[in-house]
Amino acid sequence: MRIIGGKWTGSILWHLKDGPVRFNDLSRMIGGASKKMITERLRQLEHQGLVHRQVMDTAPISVQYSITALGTTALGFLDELRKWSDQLPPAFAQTDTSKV
Amino acid sequence: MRIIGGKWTGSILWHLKDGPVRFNDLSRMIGGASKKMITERLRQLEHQGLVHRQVMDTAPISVQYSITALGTTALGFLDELRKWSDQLPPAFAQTDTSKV
DNA sequence: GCAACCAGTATACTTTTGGTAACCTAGTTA
DNA sequence: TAACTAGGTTACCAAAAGTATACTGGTTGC
Repeated sequence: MRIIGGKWTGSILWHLKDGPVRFNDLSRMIGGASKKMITERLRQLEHQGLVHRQVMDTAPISVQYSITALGTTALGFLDELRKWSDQLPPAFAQTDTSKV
Repeated sequence: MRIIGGKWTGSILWHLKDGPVRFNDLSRMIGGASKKMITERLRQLEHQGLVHRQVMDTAPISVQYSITALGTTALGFLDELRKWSDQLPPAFAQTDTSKV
């Protein structure tokens, strides 16, 4: 839970799934999460080996984040969880999926 | 995450898996969780249909909690998650598994 | 009558998590 | 030289989650 249960963890992994993304792009893609949150989650995910961080020595220095094999399995997991939660009784219908 | 991410959710479902358990028994089985938490989680799980609550009109009133089919699928899920987390790099070895 | 057990509630508190806003450094374009 | 971009950091704040402890009201057995 601590690994994949963070508020923006799912979004981050999701946006990385199709290839590396730079920090600010990711930040824009997600929108609603502050840079601080993105940084925190990325650091955590990097530390856990779900995400890889690579500094590119381009002119204005840029940092690429990519999902690792382990991260992909985690994403699959989150997807299963989402599917599972979809078949829950309507009494538990969710209007806010940000935490899922 | 909101459904199964509560701190004691896993323990509760786990202890219910072999048949109905009464409130205080459950509380003792888990140990470390306050009655307030047990109550909160049980109410939430009941509301979500993972757990069934039945008041028995025995002499000293007793209440039985049992896991539903849906609850069993959730438990399977948590178990897969646990197995997955076991194969994470040792850098992420956890000394405290209470939240997992 | 009194303690002990049942299934909780209530109250107060601490910890953890998430969030805002402002700022920083270094390079870059106008 | 002012403003902008990238990739953050710092300080501070609010809300959610969890902990600790005490209390209720009914029931039984001693």
